Amino acid sequence: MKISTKGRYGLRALIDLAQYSEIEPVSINSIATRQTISERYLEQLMTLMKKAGLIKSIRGAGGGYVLAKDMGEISVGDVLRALEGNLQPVECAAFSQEDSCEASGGCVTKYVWQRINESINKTVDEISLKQLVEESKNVKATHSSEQMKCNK
Amino acid sequence: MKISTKGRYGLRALIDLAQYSEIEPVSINSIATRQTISERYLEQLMTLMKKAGLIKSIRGAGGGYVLAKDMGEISVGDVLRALEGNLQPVECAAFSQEDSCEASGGCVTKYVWQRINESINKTVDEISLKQLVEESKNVKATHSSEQMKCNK
DNA sequence: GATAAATCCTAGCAAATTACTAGGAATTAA
DNA sequence: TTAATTCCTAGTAATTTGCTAGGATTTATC
Repeated sequence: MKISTKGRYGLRALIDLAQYSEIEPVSINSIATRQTISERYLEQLMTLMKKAGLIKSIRGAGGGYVLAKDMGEISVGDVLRALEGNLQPVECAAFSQEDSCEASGGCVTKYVWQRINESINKTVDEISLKQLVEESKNVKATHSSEQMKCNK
Repeated sequence: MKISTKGRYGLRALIDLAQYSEIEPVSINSIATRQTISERYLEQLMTLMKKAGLIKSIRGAGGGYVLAKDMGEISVGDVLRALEGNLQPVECAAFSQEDSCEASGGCVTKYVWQRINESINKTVDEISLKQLVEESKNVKATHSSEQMKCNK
């Protein structure tokens, strides 16, 4: 029941990107350096976020990444689902999969997994990237000496 | 971000135990047979739930397990935490660990992990074993032909 | 006291997953 | 043309998961 480095690194990278990409595209290298994440690994995470339509890439020299939409329109849920796959704790708890399980009508625990599923998704969808970026600015102002090396 | 077979099997086993242990102790073998779970593996799960104080064991012939407290007093959260360890999606998000992370004051994502943590725990603590057992009785009455082979 | 039914304890191990690393092709600004 | 960048695919060591295995211990029953 853990969020992997994909989700952890990826969310940090996206907050970083949101903060630095307003003037020009941000390269993987610069994010990786600031956030102390493996450049090659981060590359793969960026691909996932691009496929999910959260960021856009600009190829070639001077290229990099920018947000594909306003940071207020990107939720933490969008980011984590792009990186971690669905956030369902148990596969059978999906709402759309009608007949994923032969005992669907007789399965009591499914009710539990659905409740957990709903609460996780509701929580992460309530938090926008914009909120986190703003929070990050406040934090930087008051803790300027500290680095964001958390959640490696 | 998945609940493993420990949590899934274990919760099913405990619902089963709650239903059958009112008259006499229930053996691992009988639960394993009804729930189609490996007997040897279930043994280990029962140990975890015993250590957590959810069930009591009676050794020797005719022995088995019974609930250690009223099924209304056991929450799904108690069960899952016993089996899966804590349900924190990211280690640093614990409330008690003050200085688990050097950047604790400057870490923005920690806020996200804490919110997820709270919502998961709140959800699973709201559901009691008693509720699930009652639900299971209703389900059995209406879907008597179906088996509970879900969440293998 | 012997036997059988049960839990208890520890160790091992194959398969899957995670968290990367590696090599190089394609694109583009200067 | 060169350097900086993304894009694409593959490989791989370490860790975790999901068991299996062997046997010791306890206890009811005959």
